[in-house]
Amino acid sequence: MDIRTLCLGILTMGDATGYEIKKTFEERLELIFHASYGSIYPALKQLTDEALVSCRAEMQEKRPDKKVYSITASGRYRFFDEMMKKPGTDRFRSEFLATLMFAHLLPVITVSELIDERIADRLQKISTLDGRCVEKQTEREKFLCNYGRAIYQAEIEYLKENRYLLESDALFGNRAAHERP
Amino acid sequence: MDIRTLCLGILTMGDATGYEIKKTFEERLELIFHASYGSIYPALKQLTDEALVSCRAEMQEKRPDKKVYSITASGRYRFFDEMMKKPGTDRFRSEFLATLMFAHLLPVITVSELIDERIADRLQKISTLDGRCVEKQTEREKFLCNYGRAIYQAEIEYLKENRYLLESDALFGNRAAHERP
DNA sequence: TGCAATTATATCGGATTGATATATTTTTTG
DNA sequence: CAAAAAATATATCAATCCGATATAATTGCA
Repeated sequence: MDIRTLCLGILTMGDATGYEIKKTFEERLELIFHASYGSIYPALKQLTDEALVSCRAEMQEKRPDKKVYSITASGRYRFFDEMMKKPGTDRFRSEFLATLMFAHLLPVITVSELIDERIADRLQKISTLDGRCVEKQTEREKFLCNYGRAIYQAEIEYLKENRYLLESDALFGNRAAHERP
Repeated sequence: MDIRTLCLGILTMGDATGYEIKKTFEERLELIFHASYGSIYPALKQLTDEALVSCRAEMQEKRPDKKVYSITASGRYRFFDEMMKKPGTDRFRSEFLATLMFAHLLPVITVSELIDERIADRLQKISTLDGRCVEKQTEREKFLCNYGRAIYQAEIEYLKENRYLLESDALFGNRAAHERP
């Protein structure tokens, strides 16, 4: 599944511009997929070439024209076919966890702050989700919202209970920073 | 943090070939970072050019030479500097969750099977982690191992308790598959 | 003996990111 | 009220990275 397919999916929910599709990725699909302009605009171009979406230029008085994309019938079939395929494995990359794997090379204060910030960030994310969860939504969106909360909550609890494992492993003081030649 | 940096990190744990670095990504860093040969070999070449790692060709009687990489002193300093930077945000992509977001377009049987397979997969992953957790390891590796188990467990529980939200939303029967022209 | 898996290096096309450029309008804030 | 900031909107580019593929010998096992 690539970004082209996800754009098709977003367009099954209604017509949208490239800009609006990006916002949907950020606001509603943040938990599951990321996409930048650099992939969305080329994706829409390709989809248009393949006639899986159509594009109408909406004149605006003062602003430049808006390009509004709609999914076509063949786009819907294509999307259905893609959805019926077995989904590929998750791709995950966490610089936070990667850093923790080398906690023994870092000053303990750095490791502690890192974990504190992570917990604060996850709490922040949960409260953002809380805000969105109450708004009128489909069952699917509620499912995803609560899924995010469950995972974030599990992470916070794990970090609180096990952070000592890393903190006792890290360098005391910040010797490492002073060992530089 | 890019793959070059992670390769440096892996080399702080001991000398290794490109092949062994790939194995480390798969076996020990699976939960936090993914890297393919297509990025590892070019990364090692670049690191060698920058003198952050050194490379010795180990002659082998019958096999082709093995290229064993070692981190250099300046490589260690560079790695430390990178670790002291604030880690970037997680990058996550789940085709599984993306598919669930369109559950209402899919036959209910497909959605149910998808969730069943996901649960089975997470259980499988937990049991793999269990095996590795007991082996002699650093505190950090135990931390990561148990982190993975905690998150996978939370996901399983959430799916079991909330799958009905999606299954009641999906198409009954598989009409959709027959609507094709 | 024969077949599959492992060890080992390497490259290529294509997908994707993050940054940047441009320009107008709306909202916030001092 | 004016200035600053954020939002609306499209688009491209270099750098990064993935997945597939090629090659080839060895080891394990059935």
